[in-house]
Amino acid sequence: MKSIVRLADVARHAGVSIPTVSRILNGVQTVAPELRERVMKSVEELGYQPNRMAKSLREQRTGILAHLTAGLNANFHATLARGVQDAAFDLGYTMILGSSHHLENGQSQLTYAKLFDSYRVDGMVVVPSSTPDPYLETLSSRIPIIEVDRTVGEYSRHAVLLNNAEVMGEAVRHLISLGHRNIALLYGIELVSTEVERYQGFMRAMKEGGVPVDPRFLISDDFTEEGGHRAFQRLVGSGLPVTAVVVTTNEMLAGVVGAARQLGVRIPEDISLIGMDDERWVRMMSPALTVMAQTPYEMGYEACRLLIQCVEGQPGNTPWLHRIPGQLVVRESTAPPRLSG
Amino acid sequence: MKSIVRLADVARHAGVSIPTVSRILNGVQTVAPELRERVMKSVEELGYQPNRMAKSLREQRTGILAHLTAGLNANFHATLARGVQDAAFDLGYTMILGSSHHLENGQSQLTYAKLFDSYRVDGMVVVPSSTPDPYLETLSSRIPIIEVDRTVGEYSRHAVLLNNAEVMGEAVRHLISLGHRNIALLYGIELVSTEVERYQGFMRAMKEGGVPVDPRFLISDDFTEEGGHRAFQRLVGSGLPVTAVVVTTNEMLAGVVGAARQLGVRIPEDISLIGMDDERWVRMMSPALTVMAQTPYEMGYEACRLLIQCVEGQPGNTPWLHRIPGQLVVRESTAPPRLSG
DNA sequence: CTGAAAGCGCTTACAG
DNA sequence: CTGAAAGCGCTTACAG
Repeated sequence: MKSIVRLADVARHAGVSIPTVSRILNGVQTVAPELRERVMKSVEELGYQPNRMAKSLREQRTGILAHLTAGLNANFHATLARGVQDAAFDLGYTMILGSSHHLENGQSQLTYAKLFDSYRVDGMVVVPSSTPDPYLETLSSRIPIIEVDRTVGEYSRHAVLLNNAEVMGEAVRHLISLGHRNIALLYGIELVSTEVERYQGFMRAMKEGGVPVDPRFLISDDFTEEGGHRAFQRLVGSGLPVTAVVVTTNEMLAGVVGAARQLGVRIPEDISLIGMDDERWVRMMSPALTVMAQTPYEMGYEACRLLIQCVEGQPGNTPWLHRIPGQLVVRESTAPPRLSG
Repeated sequence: MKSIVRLADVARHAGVSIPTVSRILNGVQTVAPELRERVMKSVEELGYQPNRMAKSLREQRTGILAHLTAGLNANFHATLARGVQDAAFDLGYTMILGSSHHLENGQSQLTYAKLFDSYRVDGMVVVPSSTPDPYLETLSSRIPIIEVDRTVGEYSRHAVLLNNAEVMGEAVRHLISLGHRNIALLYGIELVSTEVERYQGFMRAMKEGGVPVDPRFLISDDFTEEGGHRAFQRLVGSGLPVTAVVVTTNEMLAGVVGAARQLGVRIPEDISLIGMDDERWVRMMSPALTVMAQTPYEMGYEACRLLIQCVEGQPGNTPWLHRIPGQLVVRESTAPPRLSG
């Protein structure tokens, strides 16, 4: 393992002082052209690469941004992380990543937050776990933190969220326009903003559409594949004359599809189905599913871009909320209801 | 933004010297119990959190590991990254992530490698882009680098790879045992180890099974969805009496499925199909696909664990190769060939 | 325009 | 067992 080149080595090689090399490399102040040339040649020859740790320590900023996420298991979160990553890179930052082992493990999120804080990251974009984290609350008084995808509890910071109510409204209006009136909602029981807002969007759109909501058509369960499976089983088992169902998450959607197959419920002949997230499996299966499409890459990119704006700009204490639009993608899983008795 | 607590603050608060606090926190040397208690109380009260940047600079090791990957788009790579991440976390390291914008962008991989090197990461686990990178070559003389999933060109380092030839052999034997003899292979044209080894595994298994290979049944294209689509079109367009096809990558597999639908080729009635990677879409579509399953999480975890062993252990210059087994998962897309004329 | 000096927040020989 | 001093590799006032 050969030893690494330091600023001092370059200075000696070029026959100038250390600060001079530093100034040239950072483009600060004017420097005699002949010196600059000599130094640049030495840098090149020795293959000098500044030590960012030392630089960070001295400058009191690291150029590192942390991304805390619920987990890369879900395609949605992986894509969002890629957006964060690309924005960081494009704007000259480095991203450090922490994904909680278990999808909703608040404990490991806390551990990651502390760890990253000890590296003195310049800011964080976090997909909060489902329990509010007091440490992040404290941290946000020192560095900018942006929440993305969802918020939990009372949030007092900045957030980039899907326009949940709006897309949900599109979905409901689509079903109503097809003639459905017995529409069920399967949603996650967790108290996170995504679920709350999608639920509210559903209720509002039904009301605006003049379709009464039967509370027995509102079924909640874990927002996992198993949760979706159970919820759909309960719905069908209830014997209610439902003709369409909307599911709030992609995981639950997979469970619903599995349950429908198992129960012999045909889609869309027996029941129309609208899900969340435009993932490959949703397009590949038949019937291809109608879904509310999110743009996770853009959400991540935007969140990180705004974070950097906070990091580099003035403090700016007033919290803001940035909404990203979603879009209903109509495919084969939605059709007019059967004329049944 | 309130200012952060330093070691000096703790020392003053506890009425001891800075080195004493440092020693206590690092558990080095014996310290008078009463001092230790006083110091720990101050640490607690002030909420002290060591500055890892300063520590890193002094110790000449950062506790940061970098993961360079072709991109988080593919589920496979996202899951692998999660494995790397978890191993790093479990063993006391922090992971910094770099995913190239474009799946096969060697240029951005180089940029990331340099960036991470400037942070003086302790090691790297990299999924190499398809062009060999001389910088990584140089870097590996200074810090340990582990390649995972695939290697490119002459590799002289350590690698964790799927047992490609073995799983491919399983796939081929499965088809032969069903009675197939006209078996096609659709593979990626890129010169990466995965493609090369899967190709070789195919050839060997066919030979061992006593089934001659018609070179017209060997079709290569980009390892993307489009590439798979084209490859399958060409295969079917050729009019050859193929009864089964094996596809080396998940992306190409999606293209094959799309092309089959478009051409009205029924699976498995007309052609049996075996793909790669046990992803959700492969299970959700019908027929559910028979695939060679990899374990990306384990690959990532193992690669990172071995990396840390290198980082903490003696140099150990001899390159090694670690193989992870795959497994054929038989589902509905493979069946005996039709008795055709 | 250039260099000598101080300092970022730690750890680790070195004295005592 | 404890503290004063040096130093990790940089940058940035401060002199000249």
